[in-house]
Amino acid sequence: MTATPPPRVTIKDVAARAGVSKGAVSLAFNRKPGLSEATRDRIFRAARELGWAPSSTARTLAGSRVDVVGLAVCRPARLLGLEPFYMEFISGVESVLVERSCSLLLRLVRGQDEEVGLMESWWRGRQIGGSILVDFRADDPRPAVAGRLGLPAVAVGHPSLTGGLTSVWTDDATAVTEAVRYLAALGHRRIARVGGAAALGHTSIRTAAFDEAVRALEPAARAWQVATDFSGDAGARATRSLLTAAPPERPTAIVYDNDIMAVAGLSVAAEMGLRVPEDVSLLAWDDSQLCRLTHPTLSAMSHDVHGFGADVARTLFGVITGEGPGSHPVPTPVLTPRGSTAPPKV
Amino acid sequence: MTATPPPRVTIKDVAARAGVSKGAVSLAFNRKPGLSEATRDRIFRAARELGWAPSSTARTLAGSRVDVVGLAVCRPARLLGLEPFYMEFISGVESVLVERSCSLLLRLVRGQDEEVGLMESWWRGRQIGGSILVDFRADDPRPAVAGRLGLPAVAVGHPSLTGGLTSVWTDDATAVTEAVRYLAALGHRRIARVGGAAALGHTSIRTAAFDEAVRALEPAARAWQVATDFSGDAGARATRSLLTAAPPERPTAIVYDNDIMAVAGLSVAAEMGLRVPEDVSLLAWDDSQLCRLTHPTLSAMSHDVHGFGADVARTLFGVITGEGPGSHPVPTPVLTPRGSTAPPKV
DNA sequence: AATAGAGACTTTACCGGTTTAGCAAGGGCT
DNA sequence: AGCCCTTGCTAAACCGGTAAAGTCTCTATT
Repeated sequence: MTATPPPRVTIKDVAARAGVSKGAVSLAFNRKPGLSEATRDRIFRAARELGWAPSSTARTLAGSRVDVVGLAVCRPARLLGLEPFYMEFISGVESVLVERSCSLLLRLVRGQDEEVGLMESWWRGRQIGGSILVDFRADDPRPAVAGRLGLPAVAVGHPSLTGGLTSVWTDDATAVTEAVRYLAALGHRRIARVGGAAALGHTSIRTAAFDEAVRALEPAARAWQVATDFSGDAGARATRSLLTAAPPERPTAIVYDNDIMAVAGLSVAAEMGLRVPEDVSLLAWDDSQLCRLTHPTLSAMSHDVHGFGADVARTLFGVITGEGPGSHPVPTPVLTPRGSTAPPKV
Repeated sequence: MTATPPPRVTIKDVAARAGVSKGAVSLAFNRKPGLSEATRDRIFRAARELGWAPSSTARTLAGSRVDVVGLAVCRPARLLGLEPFYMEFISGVESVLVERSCSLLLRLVRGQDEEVGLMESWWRGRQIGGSILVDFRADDPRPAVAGRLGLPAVAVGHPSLTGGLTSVWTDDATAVTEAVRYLAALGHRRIARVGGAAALGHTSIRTAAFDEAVRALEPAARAWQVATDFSGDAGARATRSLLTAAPPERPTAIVYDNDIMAVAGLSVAAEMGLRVPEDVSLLAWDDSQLCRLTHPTLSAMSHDVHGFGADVARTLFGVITGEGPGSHPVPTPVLTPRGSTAPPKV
């Protein structure tokens, strides 16, 4: 991969122009002591005049900071494109990286092995200074790998899943419980949940919490749960199979693990001639803009995904600068009622 | 940004283990002539045993290739998250980068000035070996900047917009024309288009093509066009204003510039008590999975966004390796009829 | 037999920074 | 006056590679 070399101005040019040595320029730009005010000023002026900024490549090689953070996402491209979650999350991460003039190295991987290998080579090759780890599973290998390598990482997921890594997480259990209670308060007693990928840790957490929350209702209450792959198609299939039963055997409310599946569910209900929310209530999760674009609008468990990403990035900087492991909960999603939920009419 | 240093194995270790000099290892790993088969093998074996791979940072500094390509995207986070287009595009780009063990440096910027500055600093700092430029506007400054810097770049957009840069583009004009002809063939004579951001070059192209296509129909045909910001909200507003008029003054078909706005349009129609497709036909653009999740399903101008991204990446590699400027059209979107289009009943 | 040339490596000089050791000048203290 | 600290800065080594020039050994040529 070669190309026209860019016109280069290096630290040497700056040093020459300021009449000092390379070392002095380096000291100035790293705000280290040992330079007089006057010299420092002269150096900065020279740099400004030459339009120079230290090369992050050279800096990295010389063994100081690495101003790139890594993120590997492991979901099929087709789903990713559709999931409003990730782009918003990434944009949140970016928003704080930019402040620190850091960049995000993004890679879509096909499996955890690939991700682990990538982390290792990124870290050993000093390509990244730290990493964001998402989509935790039970017995996830990544905390061990990060530990072994000494790779600064923050895990996006409940502490019970992230094996001692610093974690940033939403309280899914509480959120699920709130969702169930809300539907119960509306009068629903037959509640279903169309969950995400079963292998994912947060899915298990939600599944357990959902079970428990429904069980805590009166004995007559009934629960269904289906696992999917987060795709709209899967959401549609799950909804179809839940709604085919005759009324007493049919849920009157369905909670979805993301927005896409809820949208799909809405369309399945229409296709089956069921009215939303009269015949069946639907509750989405994440609350992207999509929820306000359907008819009826979708009630949803709503959270600030952008802010979530920003928190994750800030936490990562903490880890990189040596903070010990910690657990950082972000605000629990809150219920945002819209047009797709109502008391059951059946 | 400091942290526990990774346990490092360098080219020197590999050289020692293989009993050769650093130079030999470098020759082997760059597939350059001057080594015997036997030595080459010994070197690779040693590297494998030590788990070594050349540090891309050091390589970059030493003045050879830079194995990172840059992409700056300039749209508000809120929209980006929702646009299935970008993530799918990125995943297509990635798919090609991975083969060449290249990485993608992604940055969300707020304006073109910021983007231009970013490109300049990325390139001068040798952070990237080339760049993908998207969202061209009329009189876009980026071709000039890329030219001045000698930055290898590929422009995603019609050659008329990309000022001599190598471009990869979809033939929007033909696609729009096909969309209009299809609707006309169904019997529509009052056709509207809810377009994207007016400042964007491809929006202008579609707008002009739409006008012309409708004018080419019989004189009685009528056209409406509205510009938006690509958001679902804007799409909903535009649709609402188009559909409030009484039948003779109301379009019987609406073409949207992306999927999100079409989904929003669908819900507006429902909210206004209009049936789709009986009272109004809706045609989406891009054809993400979303189009199959609504009820009725959305007819759409469909293209392979993932493949598009892959083409762009491949083209960029061409530019980086010195290919002269060129124009690379990708397949024109094709009409995929579904449930949201039909002959007008009014 | 002398010479040239090719093949297989090694040496060495960078790339653009950081960092440590060292040094000269000035000030305070005894 | 002599000694020890600071302060402010420079010189040189180093990070992990690449690339050009140099060395050595063989074989082919004249």
